[in-house]
Amino acid sequence: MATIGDVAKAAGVSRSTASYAMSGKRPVSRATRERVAEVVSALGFTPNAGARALATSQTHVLGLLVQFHEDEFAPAMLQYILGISETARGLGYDILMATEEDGAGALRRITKSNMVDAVVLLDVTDEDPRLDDLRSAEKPGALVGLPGDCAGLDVFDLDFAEAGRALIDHLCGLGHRELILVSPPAHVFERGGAYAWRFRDAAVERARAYGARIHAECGESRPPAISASLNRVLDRYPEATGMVVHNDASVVALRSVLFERGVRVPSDLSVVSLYSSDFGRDFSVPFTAIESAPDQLGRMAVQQLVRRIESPKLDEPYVTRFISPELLDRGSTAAPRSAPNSDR
Amino acid sequence: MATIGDVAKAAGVSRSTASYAMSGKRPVSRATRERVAEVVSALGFTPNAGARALATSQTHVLGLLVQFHEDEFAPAMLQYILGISETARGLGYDILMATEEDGAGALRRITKSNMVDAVVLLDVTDEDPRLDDLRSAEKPGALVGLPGDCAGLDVFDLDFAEAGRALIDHLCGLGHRELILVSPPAHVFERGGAYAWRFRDAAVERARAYGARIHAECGESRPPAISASLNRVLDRYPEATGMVVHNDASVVALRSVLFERGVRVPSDLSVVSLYSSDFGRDFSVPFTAIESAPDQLGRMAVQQLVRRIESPKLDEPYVTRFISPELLDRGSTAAPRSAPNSDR
DNA sequence: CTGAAAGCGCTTACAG
DNA sequence: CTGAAAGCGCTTACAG
Repeated sequence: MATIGDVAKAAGVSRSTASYAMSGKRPVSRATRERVAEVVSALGFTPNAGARALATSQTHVLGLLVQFHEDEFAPAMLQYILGISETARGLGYDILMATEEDGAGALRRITKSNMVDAVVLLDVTDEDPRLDDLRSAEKPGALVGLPGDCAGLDVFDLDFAEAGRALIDHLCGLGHRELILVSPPAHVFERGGAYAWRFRDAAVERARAYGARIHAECGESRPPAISASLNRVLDRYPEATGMVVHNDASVVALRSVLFERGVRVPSDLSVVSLYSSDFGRDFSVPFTAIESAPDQLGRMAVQQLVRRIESPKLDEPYVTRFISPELLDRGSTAAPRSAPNSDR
Repeated sequence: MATIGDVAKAAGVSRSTASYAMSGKRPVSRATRERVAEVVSALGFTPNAGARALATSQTHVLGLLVQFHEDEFAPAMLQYILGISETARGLGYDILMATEEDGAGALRRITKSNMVDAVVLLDVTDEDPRLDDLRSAEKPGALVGLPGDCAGLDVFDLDFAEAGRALIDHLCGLGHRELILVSPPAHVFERGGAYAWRFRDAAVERARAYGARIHAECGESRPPAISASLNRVLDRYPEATGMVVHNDASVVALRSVLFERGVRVPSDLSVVSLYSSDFGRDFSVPFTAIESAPDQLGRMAVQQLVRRIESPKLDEPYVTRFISPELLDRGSTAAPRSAPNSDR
């Protein structure tokens, strides 16, 4: 591989001039600038990343910490990863992705060795064990997902509480008063997946405000338990006219469950959910739903990180930003057949 | 951040001794070794990756080139990515992941700047434009997917031809003689997705050897075209008793299509496919299928790469390795109701 | 068993 | 407008 020394020699200038000609950080005469450029492309020169990082303390790499919890629905994760990767590249950054179990260890490794300039954490939980390490790392960090304590970090998430309310508003606005809510699996609550209870608690409260009954249950993450749990809850509350599904695995399985039961949507049952439209497209999930906007969240996180990296030490305050939920009507809801409360 | 100079000073030794004490590449007295170790953990010393890479020409990072073709079914890709990432970590390597459109450009960038020690390419096509750059990069490269020309590269793929034959054997062995084959979408063939025709051609040939009729069609990648195309082919060949689906998007959509048509599996129709068991689990796809083994392919690619990186210049010949297809019987096939050929 | 020193390939004050 | 030189933080022959 050609080094900057080779470039300098071939162009008949010093290494510093070669460097400045390429970076533009110092005026260089047009003639030498062009000569250097020619030599660079003739030699196919590309600066050595390690050497540059050593000299500048900047790697132009972002760390991406992905965590695959047991029993989690992995496919939806890809949307976040892609959004982050593409945004990063657009801003001149590469992505170092760590998927290992020990997220805190991975964080320390890539951060302390200076492999990355900053790091984004996916799938953050309420008391995420990675956050202490993130705070003591002297690299900016952004989270996708809301932890219990946001101090010292930039946090981005969907407004799940508002999402829950919006879906209840939608169903109750149509006249539904007997609802089923399928939440994420119990282990998501257990490990502190705050989005699960933020959504549920807000939905339940809002439903009560309408005087509606809402039956909240946890979904499952693996077949055949997924379908079994959906069948169970449908058996238990036959009078329900509306269903809110806050769980990817369940929403994918729901269609066949409803087919098998002969339940028509929306005439027999109105269904609403929360997922990304890419996800809905890939799996032909046809329900009216809040857009979970994974690409947008990833983009915001990366943009904030890059600003922190590149802005010269301005102590911008840390932000916690919630995306407002947007409802995409796919026609899976209608007014209930019978008047509310009529068969109680 | 502490440097090795800090460690050396605190331990009262030279920097070289500190280095050797940590690497073990030279005998160091027990006493100083322990003192260094203490200081290291007290200071939380981690070597600077850029400096180390500069000194050793090794980054302990593997490049991962992911490509998301338009209209491709992205979720299945995650399995490959995870297999690769986890295997790499187990061997002491991190993953630099590039997802941009211009795969050849990404390859050049990470390779020429020495950001990675080697690179694995996913979703390789017959005349993959990245391969020229890979060959002229002085880094080892491994492919997942079979290109037209494997020279100078290590290649890993499922034996799709054998997979096609195995599925035909399975159906024809049960007595089916009227078959439908749903291949990947036409644009996969167009851009040189060799797995598509390797599978199809072998399946068609094998079916003919049984004297069976096989109707090969391309699937679609987006709703509602996916379901529409499945319905179309089922309409066109009502006498078919067996179906081979070689397309993730179609296989996910197939269940509801069959439900809606009132077609029972396997009593009305035997269905076989090809996908990973993780995929089948996540999307409750219940068909007898060849395991596509993404994790295994990723693992093989990484292992080979690491051997090439770490083996001192032994000119091991390049390999092209095919995984033998394994059929997982999920009970979605049975003998056809009517004797073969009876209604022709 | 240990140290002083060179070198990896850049960038960037310092000088002119 | 340009060059010579120091320095980033490691590793590893070279010497002892």
